[in-house]
Amino acid sequence: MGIAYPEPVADHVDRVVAQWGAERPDLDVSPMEVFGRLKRLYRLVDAELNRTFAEHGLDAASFDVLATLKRSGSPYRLTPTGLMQSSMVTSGAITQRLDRLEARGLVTRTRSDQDGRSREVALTPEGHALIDRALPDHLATEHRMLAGLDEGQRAALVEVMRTLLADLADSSE
Amino acid sequence: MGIAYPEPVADHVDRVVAQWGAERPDLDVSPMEVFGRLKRLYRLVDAELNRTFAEHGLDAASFDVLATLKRSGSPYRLTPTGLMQSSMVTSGAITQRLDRLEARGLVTRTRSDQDGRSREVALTPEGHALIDRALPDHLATEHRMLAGLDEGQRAALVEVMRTLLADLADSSE
DNA sequence: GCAATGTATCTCAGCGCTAAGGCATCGTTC
DNA sequence: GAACGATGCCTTAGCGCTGAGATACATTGC
Repeated sequence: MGIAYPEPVADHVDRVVAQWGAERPDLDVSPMEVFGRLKRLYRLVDAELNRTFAEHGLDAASFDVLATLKRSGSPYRLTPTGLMQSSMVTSGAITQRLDRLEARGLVTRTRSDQDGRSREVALTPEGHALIDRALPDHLATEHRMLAGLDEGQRAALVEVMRTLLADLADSSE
Repeated sequence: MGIAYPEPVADHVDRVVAQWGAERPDLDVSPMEVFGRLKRLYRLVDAELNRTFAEHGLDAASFDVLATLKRSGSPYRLTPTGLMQSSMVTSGAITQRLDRLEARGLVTRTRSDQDGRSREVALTPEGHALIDRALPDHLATEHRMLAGLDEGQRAALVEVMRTLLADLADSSE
Protein backbone atom coordinates (compact mmCIF):
# COMPACT_ATOMS: atom_id res chain seq x y z
CA MET A 1 0.00 0.00 0.00
CA GLY A 2 1.53 3.26 1.04
CA ILE A 3 -0.60 5.22 -1.37
CA ALA A 4 -3.32 7.35 0.15
CA TYR A 5 -6.37 7.18 -2.09
CA PRO A 6 -9.07 9.85 -1.81
CA GLU A 7 -11.59 9.44 0.95
CA PRO A 8 -14.00 6.84 -0.41
CA VAL A 9 -17.70 7.45 -0.75
CA ALA A 10 -19.79 5.03 1.25
CA ASP A 11 -21.22 2.35 -1.03
CA HIS A 12 -23.80 -0.36 -0.61
CA VAL A 13 -21.36 -2.75 1.04
CA ASP A 14 -20.29 -0.11 3.56
CA ARG A 15 -23.91 0.22 4.59
CA VAL A 16 -24.31 -3.55 4.90
CA VAL A 17 -21.21 -3.81 7.07
CA ALA A 18 -22.39 -0.92 9.24
CA GLN A 19 -25.76 -2.61 9.73
CA TRP A 20 -24.15 -5.82 10.86
CA GLY A 21 -21.90 -3.86 13.19
CA ALA A 22 -24.98 -2.48 14.89
CA GLU A 23 -26.95 -5.71 14.97
CA ARG A 24 -24.22 -8.25 15.62
CA PRO A 25 -21.17 -6.42 17.02
CA ASP A 26 -19.86 -9.77 18.24
CA LEU A 27 -19.18 -11.00 14.69
CA ASP A 28 -16.32 -10.04 12.40
CA VAL A 29 -18.06 -9.36 9.11
CA SER A 30 -15.02 -7.82 7.42
CA PRO A 31 -14.84 -10.54 4.73
CA MET A 32 -18.07 -9.12 3.38
CA GLU A 33 -16.07 -6.09 2.30
CA VAL A 34 -14.48 -8.39 -0.24
CA PHE A 35 -17.24 -10.83 -1.15
CA GLY A 36 -20.07 -8.34 -1.16
CA ARG A 37 -18.21 -6.20 -3.65
CA LEU A 38 -17.16 -9.20 -5.69
CA LYS A 39 -20.78 -10.20 -6.11
CA ARG A 40 -22.04 -6.74 -7.02
CA LEU A 41 -19.14 -6.15 -9.35
CA TYR A 42 -19.75 -9.44 -11.11
CA ARG A 43 -23.42 -8.65 -11.62
CA LEU A 44 -22.83 -5.14 -12.92
CA VAL A 45 -20.07 -6.28 -15.25
CA ASP A 46 -22.13 -9.20 -16.45
CA ALA A 47 -25.06 -6.92 -17.30
CA GLU A 48 -22.80 -4.48 -19.13
CA LEU A 49 -21.06 -7.18 -21.17
CA ASN A 50 -24.41 -8.69 -22.10
CA ARG A 51 -25.45 -5.42 -23.68
CA THR A 52 -22.54 -5.63 -26.09
CA PHE A 53 -23.20 -9.30 -26.80
CA ALA A 54 -26.84 -8.56 -27.54
CA GLU A 55 -25.82 -5.98 -30.15
CA HIS A 56 -24.35 -8.90 -32.07
CA GLY A 57 -27.23 -11.30 -31.47
CA LEU A 58 -25.27 -13.16 -28.82
CA ASP A 59 -25.35 -13.84 -25.11
CA ALA A 60 -22.49 -14.60 -22.74
CA ALA A 61 -22.82 -18.37 -23.19
CA SER A 62 -22.67 -18.27 -26.98
CA PHE A 63 -19.87 -15.71 -27.01
CA ASP A 64 -17.93 -17.87 -24.60
CA VAL A 65 -18.06 -20.89 -26.89
CA LEU A 66 -17.24 -18.98 -30.07
CA ALA A 67 -14.38 -17.12 -28.42
CA THR A 68 -12.94 -20.32 -26.94
CA LEU A 69 -12.93 -21.94 -30.37
CA LYS A 70 -11.44 -18.84 -31.97
CA ARG A 71 -8.58 -18.40 -29.55
CA SER A 72 -7.70 -22.09 -29.73
CA GLY A 73 -6.26 -21.23 -33.15
CA SER A 74 -6.18 -23.24 -36.36
CA PRO A 75 -7.96 -25.57 -37.08
CA TYR A 76 -10.48 -24.00 -34.64
CA ARG A 77 -11.70 -27.35 -33.35
CA LEU A 78 -12.30 -28.50 -29.79
CA THR A 79 -14.22 -31.30 -28.11
CA PRO A 80 -17.26 -30.61 -25.91
CA THR A 81 -15.15 -31.74 -22.96
CA GLY A 82 -12.51 -29.16 -23.79
CA LEU A 83 -15.16 -26.47 -23.98
CA MET A 84 -16.66 -27.64 -20.70
CA GLN A 85 -13.35 -27.39 -18.84
CA SER A 86 -12.74 -23.91 -20.17
CA SER A 87 -16.19 -22.66 -19.23
CA MET A 88 -16.82 -24.00 -15.73
CA VAL A 89 -20.25 -25.33 -16.68
CA THR A 90 -21.62 -28.86 -16.79
CA SER A 91 -21.61 -31.15 -19.80
CA GLY A 92 -25.34 -30.71 -20.17
CA ALA A 93 -24.93 -26.98 -20.50
CA ILE A 94 -22.31 -27.42 -23.24
CA THR A 95 -24.59 -29.78 -25.14
CA GLN A 96 -27.36 -27.21 -25.08
CA ARG A 97 -25.06 -24.33 -26.01
CA LEU A 98 -23.81 -26.32 -28.99
CA ASP A 99 -27.38 -27.23 -29.97
CA ARG A 100 -28.20 -23.56 -30.21
CA LEU A 101 -25.02 -22.58 -32.04
CA GLU A 102 -25.32 -25.50 -34.46
CA ALA A 103 -28.94 -24.58 -35.23
CA ARG A 104 -27.76 -21.08 -36.14
CA GLY A 105 -25.01 -22.45 -38.37
CA LEU A 106 -22.20 -20.97 -36.27
CA VAL A 107 -20.52 -24.27 -35.38
CA THR A 108 -20.55 -27.84 -36.69
CA ARG A 109 -20.39 -31.06 -34.68
CA THR A 110 -18.74 -34.10 -36.26
CA ARG A 111 -17.76 -37.49 -34.96
CA SER A 112 -14.11 -37.90 -34.07
CA ASP A 113 -12.10 -40.34 -36.20
CA GLN A 114 -9.85 -41.35 -33.35
CA ASP A 115 -12.51 -41.82 -30.67
CA GLY A 116 -16.08 -42.81 -31.43
CA ARG A 117 -17.31 -41.31 -28.15
CA SER A 118 -15.93 -37.93 -28.93
CA ARG A 119 -17.11 -35.08 -31.13
CA GLU A 120 -15.25 -32.30 -32.85
CA VAL A 121 -16.79 -28.86 -32.62
CA ALA A 122 -15.60 -26.44 -35.32
CA LEU A 123 -16.32 -22.82 -36.21
CA THR A 124 -18.14 -22.33 -39.50
CA PRO A 125 -17.26 -19.33 -41.71
CA GLU A 126 -20.33 -17.62 -40.24
CA GLY A 127 -19.06 -18.39 -36.73
CA HIS A 128 -15.67 -16.92 -37.58
CA ALA A 129 -17.25 -13.81 -39.03
CA LEU A 130 -19.49 -13.28 -36.02
CA ILE A 131 -16.81 -13.64 -33.37
CA ASP A 132 -14.48 -11.42 -35.42
CA ARG A 133 -17.15 -8.73 -35.42
CA ALA A 134 -18.13 -9.08 -31.76
CA LEU A 135 -14.69 -9.39 -30.19
CA PRO A 136 -13.44 -5.83 -30.82
CA ASP A 137 -16.67 -4.37 -29.43
CA HIS A 138 -16.45 -6.64 -26.43
CA LEU A 139 -12.87 -5.52 -25.75
CA ALA A 140 -13.88 -1.89 -26.15
CA THR A 141 -16.55 -2.38 -23.48
CA GLU A 142 -14.02 -3.98 -21.16
CA HIS A 143 -11.48 -1.21 -21.73
CA ARG A 144 -14.14 1.39 -21.02
CA MET A 145 -15.10 -0.24 -17.73
CA LEU A 146 -11.47 -0.16 -16.60
CA ALA A 147 -10.85 3.42 -17.66
CA GLY A 148 -11.17 4.70 -14.09
CA LEU A 149 -8.27 2.62 -12.80
CA ASP A 150 -4.64 3.66 -13.06
CA GLU A 151 -1.99 1.13 -13.97
CA GLY A 152 -1.07 0.41 -10.38
CA GLN A 153 -4.63 -0.26 -9.29
CA ARG A 154 -5.21 -2.53 -12.21
CA ALA A 155 -2.03 -4.51 -11.60
CA ALA A 156 -2.82 -4.81 -7.89
CA LEU A 157 -6.31 -6.06 -8.65
CA VAL A 158 -5.00 -8.70 -11.04
CA GLU A 159 -2.33 -9.94 -8.66
CA VAL A 160 -4.63 -10.26 -5.66
CA MET A 161 -7.27 -12.04 -7.73
CA ARG A 162 -4.58 -14.37 -9.05
CA THR A 163 -3.58 -15.23 -5.49
CA LEU A 164 -7.17 -15.84 -4.46
CA LEU A 165 -7.83 -18.03 -7.47
CA ALA A 166 -4.78 -20.12 -6.70
CA ASP A 167 -5.97 -20.51 -3.10
CA LEU A 168 -9.35 -21.67 -4.31
CA ALA A 169 -7.72 -24.40 -6.39
CA ASP A 170 -8.42 -22.79 -9.70
CA SER A 171 -5.02 -24.08 -10.76
CA SER A 172 -6.35 -27.64 -10.53
CA GLU A 173 -7.63 -27.52 -14.10
CA MET B 1 2.42 -0.49 -5.53
CA GLY B 2 6.11 -1.14 -5.02
CA ILE B 3 5.79 -4.55 -3.43
CA ALA B 4 7.36 -7.42 -5.36
CA TYR B 5 5.13 -10.45 -5.03
CA PRO B 6 6.51 -13.95 -5.73
CA GLU B 7 6.67 -15.02 -9.35
CA PRO B 8 3.08 -16.04 -10.09
CA VAL B 9 2.14 -19.46 -11.40
CA ALA B 10 0.40 -19.30 -14.76
CA ASP B 11 -3.33 -19.72 -14.30
CA HIS B 12 -6.24 -20.27 -16.65
CA VAL B 13 -6.52 -16.60 -17.56
CA ASP B 14 -2.81 -16.40 -18.40
CA ARG B 15 -3.33 -19.20 -20.89
CA VAL B 16 -6.36 -17.48 -22.40
CA VAL B 17 -4.44 -14.24 -22.82
CA ALA B 18 -1.49 -16.08 -24.34
CA GLN B 19 -3.80 -17.80 -26.83
CA TRP B 20 -5.27 -14.51 -27.93
CA GLY B 21 -1.80 -13.06 -28.24
CA ALA B 22 -0.94 -15.80 -30.72
CA GLU B 23 -4.20 -15.69 -32.63
CA ARG B 24 -4.97 -11.98 -32.61
CA PRO B 25 -1.76 -10.09 -31.81
CA ASP B 26 -3.40 -6.94 -33.17
CA LEU B 27 -5.85 -6.75 -30.25
CA ASP B 28 -5.18 -5.57 -26.71
CA VAL B 29 -6.82 -8.24 -24.61
CA SER B 30 -5.33 -7.07 -21.32
CA PRO B 31 -8.75 -6.25 -19.76
CA MET B 32 -9.38 -9.98 -19.77
CA GLU B 33 -6.74 -10.23 -17.06
CA VAL B 34 -9.26 -8.47 -14.84
CA PHE B 35 -12.63 -9.70 -16.11
CA GLY B 36 -11.60 -13.28 -16.75
CA ARG B 37 -10.43 -13.59 -13.17
CA LEU B 38 -13.46 -11.75 -11.83
CA LYS B 39 -15.74 -14.28 -13.50
CA ARG B 40 -13.83 -17.35 -12.36
CA LEU B 41 -13.47 -15.97 -8.86
CA TYR B 42 -17.16 -15.26 -8.63
CA ARG B 43 -18.07 -18.77 -9.74
CA LEU B 44 -15.66 -20.49 -7.40
CA VAL B 45 -16.70 -18.33 -4.45
CA ASP B 46 -20.36 -18.81 -5.26
CA ALA B 47 -19.96 -22.59 -5.33
CA GLU B 48 -18.07 -22.58 -2.03
CA LEU B 49 -20.60 -20.36 -0.27
CA ASN B 50 -23.43 -22.53 -1.53
CA ARG B 51 -21.91 -25.53 0.19
CA THR B 52 -22.20 -23.77 3.55
CA PHE B 53 -25.72 -22.60 2.79
CA ALA B 54 -26.75 -26.13 1.86
CA GLU B 55 -25.56 -27.41 5.25
CA HIS B 56 -28.30 -25.26 6.73
CA GLY B 57 -30.96 -26.16 4.17
CA LEU B 58 -30.51 -22.84 2.37
CA ASP B 59 -29.33 -21.48 -0.92
CA ALA B 60 -27.82 -18.10 -1.74
CA ALA B 61 -31.19 -16.53 -2.58
CA SER B 62 -32.85 -17.57 0.69
CA PHE B 63 -29.82 -16.67 2.76
CA ASP B 64 -29.75 -13.29 1.08
CA VAL B 65 -33.32 -12.48 2.10
CA LEU B 66 -32.99 -13.75 5.67
CA ALA B 67 -29.68 -11.92 6.18
CA THR B 68 -31.07 -8.69 4.76
CA LEU B 69 -33.99 -8.82 7.18
CA LYS B 70 -31.73 -9.70 10.08
CA ARG B 71 -29.21 -6.95 9.54
CA SER B 72 -31.97 -4.38 9.10
CA GLY B 73 -32.38 -4.66 12.88
CA SER B 74 -35.48 -4.47 15.02
CA PRO B 75 -38.33 -4.90 14.14
CA TYR B 76 -36.82 -7.04 11.35
CA ARG B 77 -39.32 -5.90 8.76
CA LEU B 78 -38.79 -4.75 5.19
CA THR B 79 -40.94 -4.35 2.10
CA PRO B 80 -40.43 -6.50 -1.00
CA THR B 81 -39.20 -3.37 -2.76
CA GLY B 82 -36.57 -2.84 -0.09
CA LEU B 83 -35.43 -6.42 -0.47
CA MET B 84 -35.36 -6.05 -4.24
CA GLN B 85 -33.12 -3.00 -4.13
CA SER B 86 -30.71 -4.69 -1.79
CA SER B 87 -30.46 -7.84 -3.87
CA MET B 88 -30.12 -6.63 -7.47
CA VAL B 89 -32.86 -8.97 -8.68
CA THR B 90 -36.25 -8.26 -10.23
CA SER B 91 -39.50 -7.93 -8.33
CA GLY B 92 -40.67 -11.27 -9.70
CA ALA B 93 -37.63 -12.97 -8.20
CA ILE B 94 -38.37 -11.44 -4.80
CA THR B 95 -41.97 -12.60 -4.96
CA GLN B 96 -40.82 -16.14 -5.61
CA ARG B 97 -38.15 -16.05 -2.94
CA LEU B 98 -40.73 -14.88 -0.42
CA ASP B 99 -43.18 -17.56 -1.56
CA ARG B 100 -40.60 -20.21 -0.74
CA LEU B 101 -39.56 -18.69 2.58
CA GLU B 102 -43.16 -18.12 3.63
CA ALA B 103 -44.07 -21.73 2.80
CA ARG B 104 -41.24 -22.86 5.09
CA GLY B 105 -42.44 -20.60 7.88
CA LEU B 106 -39.26 -18.50 7.89
CA VAL B 107 -40.92 -15.18 7.06
CA THR B 108 -44.42 -13.72 7.14
CA ARG B 109 -46.03 -11.32 4.67
CA THR B 110 -48.62 -8.89 5.91
CA ARG B 111 -50.38 -5.95 4.38
CA SER B 112 -49.02 -2.56 5.31
CA ASP B 113 -51.26 -0.30 7.38
CA GLN B 114 -49.90 2.87 5.83
CA ASP B 115 -49.98 1.77 2.18
CA GLY B 116 -52.42 -0.79 0.86
CA ARG B 117 -50.16 -1.62 -2.06
CA SER B 118 -47.25 -2.50 0.15
CA ARG B 119 -46.42 -5.58 2.17
CA GLU B 120 -44.33 -6.04 5.28
CA VAL B 121 -42.01 -9.01 5.30
CA ALA B 122 -40.90 -10.09 8.76
CA LEU B 123 -38.66 -12.80 10.17
CA THR B 124 -40.45 -15.48 12.18
CA PRO B 125 -38.77 -16.97 15.25
CA GLU B 126 -37.76 -19.90 13.02
CA GLY B 127 -36.28 -17.46 10.52
CA HIS B 128 -34.32 -15.75 13.26
CA ALA B 129 -33.04 -19.06 14.57
CA LEU B 130 -31.97 -20.25 11.13
CA ILE B 131 -30.07 -17.12 10.12
CA ASP B 132 -28.43 -17.01 13.55
CA ARG B 133 -27.19 -20.56 13.02
CA ALA B 134 -26.10 -20.10 9.41
CA LEU B 135 -24.40 -16.71 9.65
CA PRO B 136 -21.39 -17.74 11.79
CA ASP B 137 -20.68 -20.69 9.50
CA HIS B 138 -21.02 -18.46 6.47
CA LEU B 139 -18.55 -15.98 7.92
CA ALA B 140 -16.16 -18.79 8.79
CA THR B 141 -16.22 -19.91 5.17
CA GLU B 142 -15.53 -16.38 4.00
CA HIS B 143 -12.67 -15.95 6.48
CA ARG B 144 -11.17 -19.23 5.32
CA MET B 145 -11.26 -18.21 1.68
CA LEU B 146 -9.38 -15.01 2.50
CA ALA B 147 -6.79 -16.67 4.71
CA GLY B 148 -4.17 -16.58 1.95
CA LEU B 149 -4.21 -12.78 1.68
CA ASP B 150 -2.24 -10.48 3.92
CA GLU B 151 -3.77 -7.28 5.23
CA GLY B 152 -2.32 -5.13 2.47
CA GLN B 153 -3.58 -7.34 -0.31
CA ARG B 154 -7.01 -7.45 1.21
CA ALA B 155 -7.21 -3.70 1.65
CA ALA B 156 -5.94 -3.12 -1.90
CA LEU B 157 -8.54 -5.51 -3.29
CA VAL B 158 -11.34 -3.76 -1.43
CA GLU B 159 -10.26 -0.28 -2.49
CA VAL B 160 -9.91 -1.12 -6.16
CA MET B 161 -13.26 -2.91 -6.21
CA ARG B 162 -14.81 0.09 -4.49
CA THR B 163 -13.45 2.36 -7.22
CA LEU B 164 -14.71 0.08 -9.97
CA LEU B 165 -18.15 -0.17 -8.40
CA ALA B 166 -18.40 3.59 -8.18
CA ASP B 167 -17.41 3.87 -11.86
CA LEU B 168 -20.12 1.39 -12.79
CA ALA B 169 -22.70 3.53 -11.02
CA ASP B 170 -23.20 1.19 -8.11
CA SER B 171 -23.51 4.30 -5.99
CA SER B 172 -26.75 5.16 -7.76
CA GLU B 173 -28.76 3.03 -5.32
C1' DG C 1 -12.19 -62.80 -26.35
C1' DC C 2 -14.76 -60.94 -22.85
C1' DA C 3 -16.21 -58.82 -18.68
C1' DA C 4 -15.62 -54.86 -15.99
C1' DT C 5 -14.60 -50.37 -15.59
C1' DG C 6 -13.82 -45.76 -17.39
C1' DT C 7 -14.83 -41.92 -20.51
C1' DA C 8 -17.49 -38.67 -23.73
C1' DT C 9 -21.65 -37.04 -24.75
C1' DC C 10 -26.46 -36.50 -24.53
C1' DT C 11 -31.19 -36.43 -22.16
C1' DC C 12 -34.46 -34.43 -19.25
C1' DA C 13 -36.95 -32.92 -15.11
C1' DG C 14 -36.67 -29.29 -12.11
C1' DC C 15 -34.97 -24.84 -10.49
C1' DG C 16 -34.55 -19.73 -10.08
C1' DC C 17 -34.39 -15.96 -12.76
C1' DT C 18 -35.93 -12.34 -16.25
C1' DA C 19 -39.09 -9.61 -19.02
C1' DA C 20 -43.42 -8.25 -19.87
C1' DG C 21 -47.57 -7.36 -18.35
C1' DG C 22 -51.68 -7.31 -14.93
C1' DC C 23 -53.99 -5.56 -10.90
C1' DA C 24 -54.85 -2.88 -6.91
C1' DT C 25 -53.83 1.22 -4.58
C1' DC C 26 -51.89 5.83 -3.97
C1' DG C 27 -51.02 10.73 -4.97
C1' DT C 28 -51.90 14.64 -7.66
C1' DT C 29 -54.33 17.74 -10.38
C1' DC C 30 -58.16 20.00 -11.80
C1' DG D 1 -64.26 13.91 -6.06
C1' DA D 2 -62.99 12.12 -10.56
C1' DA D 3 -59.55 11.23 -13.61
C1' DC D 4 -55.02 9.65 -14.39
C1' DG D 5 -50.32 8.60 -14.11
C1' DA D 6 -47.18 6.45 -10.66
C1' DT D 7 -46.17 2.85 -7.53
C1' DG D 8 -45.91 -1.85 -5.25
C1' DC D 9 -46.48 -6.37 -5.85
C1' DC D 10 -47.77 -10.49 -8.29
C1' DT D 11 -48.27 -13.61 -12.46
C1' DT D 12 -46.52 -16.28 -16.13
C1' DA D 13 -44.02 -17.89 -20.25
C1' DG D 14 -39.67 -18.83 -21.48
C1' DC D 15 -34.67 -19.31 -20.78
C1' DG D 16 -30.16 -21.52 -19.47
C1' DC D 17 -28.29 -24.15 -16.08
C1' DT D 18 -27.69 -28.18 -12.80
C1' DG D 19 -27.81 -32.95 -11.27
C1' DA D 20 -28.85 -37.45 -12.11
C1' DG D 21 -28.81 -40.76 -15.16
C1' DA D 22 -28.72 -43.07 -19.92
C1' DT D 23 -26.11 -44.44 -23.91
C1' DA D 24 -22.29 -45.55 -26.70
C1' DC D 25 -17.68 -46.39 -27.18
C1' DA D 26 -12.83 -47.29 -25.30
C1' DT D 27 -9.53 -49.46 -22.33
C1' DT D 28 -7.86 -52.68 -19.03
C1' DG D 29 -7.02 -57.05 -16.96
C1' DC D 30 -7.58 -61.68 -17.11
